[in-house]
Amino acid sequence: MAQLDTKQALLAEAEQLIRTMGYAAFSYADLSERVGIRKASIHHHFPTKEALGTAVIDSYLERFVAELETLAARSVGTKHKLRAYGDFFAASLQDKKMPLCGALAADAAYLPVSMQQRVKKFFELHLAWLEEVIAEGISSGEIEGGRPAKAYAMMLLSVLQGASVVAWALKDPTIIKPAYLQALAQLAG
Amino acid sequence: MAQLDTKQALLAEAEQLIRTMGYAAFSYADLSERVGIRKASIHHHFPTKEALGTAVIDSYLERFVAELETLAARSVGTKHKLRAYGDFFAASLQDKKMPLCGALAADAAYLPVSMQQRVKKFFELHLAWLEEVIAEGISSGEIEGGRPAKAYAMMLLSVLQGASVVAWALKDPTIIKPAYLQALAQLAG
DNA sequence: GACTGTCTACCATGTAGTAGGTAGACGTAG
DNA sequence: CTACGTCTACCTACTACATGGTAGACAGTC
Repeated sequence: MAQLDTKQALLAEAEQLIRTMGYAAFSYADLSERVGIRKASIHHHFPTKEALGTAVIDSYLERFVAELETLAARSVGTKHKLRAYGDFFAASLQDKKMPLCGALAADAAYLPVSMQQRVKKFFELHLAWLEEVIAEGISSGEIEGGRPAKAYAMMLLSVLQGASVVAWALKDPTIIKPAYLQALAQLAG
Repeated sequence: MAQLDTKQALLAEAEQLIRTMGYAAFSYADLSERVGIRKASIHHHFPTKEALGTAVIDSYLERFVAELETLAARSVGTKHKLRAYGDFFAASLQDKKMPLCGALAADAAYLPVSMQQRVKKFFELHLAWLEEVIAEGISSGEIEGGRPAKAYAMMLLSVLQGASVVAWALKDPTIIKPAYLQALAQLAG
């Protein structure tokens, strides 16, 4: 039990640190202080910083995959799904954080390859999900399909990521949702 | 002459490094290697990393301000201005970089306040410019004004920033322009 | 002769990571 | 029931190296 708790705590705190300071800037010392175990003990759970980093992304990715599946299954209607997607994303940034993969992308050239690949996978996954949902909406006639679903997907993902960046810099998380809804309005056929 | 050249070289290389690895990850050692002077000599031009950091933002900001002014003056028509804005922005990311302030925003909690303020200023400046141009287009009837200019401005800035992040992670800079044009299509009254 | 730009040589601190040990939990064999 | 070996989670104490930054010398230029 202790093991699982500590490991989860390490993952959670590391994610928090990465999403506010970036991967390069956070250190085992920071982490040790917050979790309340010694620096060396962290190595027992995650032998290297890279291992910790990939584990953080994996857990984040897992959470998103689960949510995307639930969302696709539960919600009815393309517009409703897309709105719920935005809500979920925005909720994950509530308390003044960056989206994990946005934060990581900035340090990309410094990241170990294993982490770069996961970040890439994260975005590909989101684009694929959005594209599918939108394509569904187009073929069902619920939304207007003047352009390929891919184009809309890319726009929506970009607006969410970008709004997070701007919101974080301006210290005003309330601007994210309206920006997304504005972009979404384009699909209201 | 030597001084100016070296100083400019330092600024340029530092910008490049920040835009690929982030502020926290780049070091005086990296910089010294690229510019070809010793680490200690960098301190002659920029006494601290913070001073270098703020100088990099200032020079970046200056360039953008100049371009925004030219753009506002030279181009005719709101749509043309907005398209030119996107072109300029996209051009600055051509060779696989992040936009400077996007890269910096990710490390925000780690940055000295002086840098945070400048990043904030950068985004405010862009939002103000976009808002003004759009408002102009609305009042002249060139574009549709169903929503306040502010909302469109935020969407356009977000989409550019976000597309840069995604492009950088996917290592495909060609996706930026279409994403922006897609968002822009909403203003085509 | 002062100033500028660079150098070598250094420093204190922080970094990820290692070595080796300890205290307790757990199962198993006598 | 107890004694033994093993495993887990953590510790203290350390290493090697990178970090931003400093001191002071030296050559060239105005």
